[in-house]
Amino acid sequence: MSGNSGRLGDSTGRIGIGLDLDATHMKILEVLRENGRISVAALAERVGISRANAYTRFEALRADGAIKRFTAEIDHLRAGLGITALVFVTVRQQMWKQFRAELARMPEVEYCAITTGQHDAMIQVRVSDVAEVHRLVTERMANIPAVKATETVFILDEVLRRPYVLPTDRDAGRTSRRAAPEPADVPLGKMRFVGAAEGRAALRKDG
Amino acid sequence: MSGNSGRLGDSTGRIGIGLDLDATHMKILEVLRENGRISVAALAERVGISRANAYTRFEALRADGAIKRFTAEIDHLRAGLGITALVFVTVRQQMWKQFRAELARMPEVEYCAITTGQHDAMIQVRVSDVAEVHRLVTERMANIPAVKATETVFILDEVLRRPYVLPTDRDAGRTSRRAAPEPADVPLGKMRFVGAAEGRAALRKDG
DNA sequence: GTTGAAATTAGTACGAA
DNA sequence: TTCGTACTAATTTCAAC
Repeated sequence: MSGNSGRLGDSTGRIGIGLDLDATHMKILEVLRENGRISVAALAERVGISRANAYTRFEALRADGAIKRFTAEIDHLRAGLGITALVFVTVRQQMWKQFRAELARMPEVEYCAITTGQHDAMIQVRVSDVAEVHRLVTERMANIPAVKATETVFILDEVLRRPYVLPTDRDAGRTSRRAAPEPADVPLGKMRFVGAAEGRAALRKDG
Repeated sequence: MSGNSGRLGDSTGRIGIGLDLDATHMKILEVLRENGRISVAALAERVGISRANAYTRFEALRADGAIKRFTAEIDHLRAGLGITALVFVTVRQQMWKQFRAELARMPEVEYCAITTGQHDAMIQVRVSDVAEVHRLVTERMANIPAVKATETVFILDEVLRRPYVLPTDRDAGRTSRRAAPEPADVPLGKMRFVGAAEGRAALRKDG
């Protein structure tokens, strides 16, 4: 496995640790993901370092790629895209390259991830009405040879979206859970993990 | 259905069109989602309006909620969270409130959406290693009474993440697809839509 | 909705701790 | 490395058009 995440924008195969992030770096990231437009001066104050230091670290994080980009979160409903759907795609093996190329030409696609399990990829699309989902899936996706099958579900509500999870969050969130109950005192049967092999095998039955 | 999206941060039930966005507003959003830290002066220039106008519109978009927030996209791998997984959750009916409350206490959760289909919700989690996924699902999620069952898949690669889709993207992306082939000249059998009712019914069998 | 000038703030450079 | 200060450039605000 080439490792997931972290290689979205940059097509450089580089994975190695460019700079190791200390607690101050993390604090900076924490502030920046909440308010991407904060001035470096205000950032320095909130983190508790000097302005010059903040500039240095800010640039370092950017240059290293730890900060990939700054973006505005748009309200899709107000922007005219009130319908969100997930399309789970089964991709014909060795046609991944074509699949990715086609994805790039579909502006409705906001996110695409390769997954283990029954399907090969999950894509999230935003459109203005439900009919468009149908058109997108049956007309455009169906015409991609790389796409063997799809399964579509609609998103009824987005309960939460965090501006990007950081390892430091864990300590904060676990406070009220310190004296955790004995693990696995609950029937494990209801929890299911779906690995890649299992999914692929199940797939070949109706291939 | 209360309509999806657009109501993440704001708990005000307001849905109505605060201001209707014209082409200039859209251009502004287009620029800001690519570069959330651009100065308003530079933004004005790129959009082709005066600075004062840009300030006015910028503030209006912010106040209206069309821009929800500005954030930095972090490289999870560099931040120490190299593992991403999707957990599909079946929620016991009328325990949604509890489910949401528990989610809020799990910092590993980056995203949660209520979906139609076989499961009720999909959550995306980021952790540092695969063992943590196991712990999270079998120990912490299993202990939530609202959680009836889960199914977990791993994300092997994130192919694309757009900084937020806008309706204007459609026109740009469709250029090379203008002379589209006749619709639905492909076997429809391989495309499957999963509605809520179907999913819920299938669920009751093993409830 | 635009332009231009004043006030404020941001970004840079450099020496000292 | 980090900090503090001084300097320069840019941005934001506010005015009149």
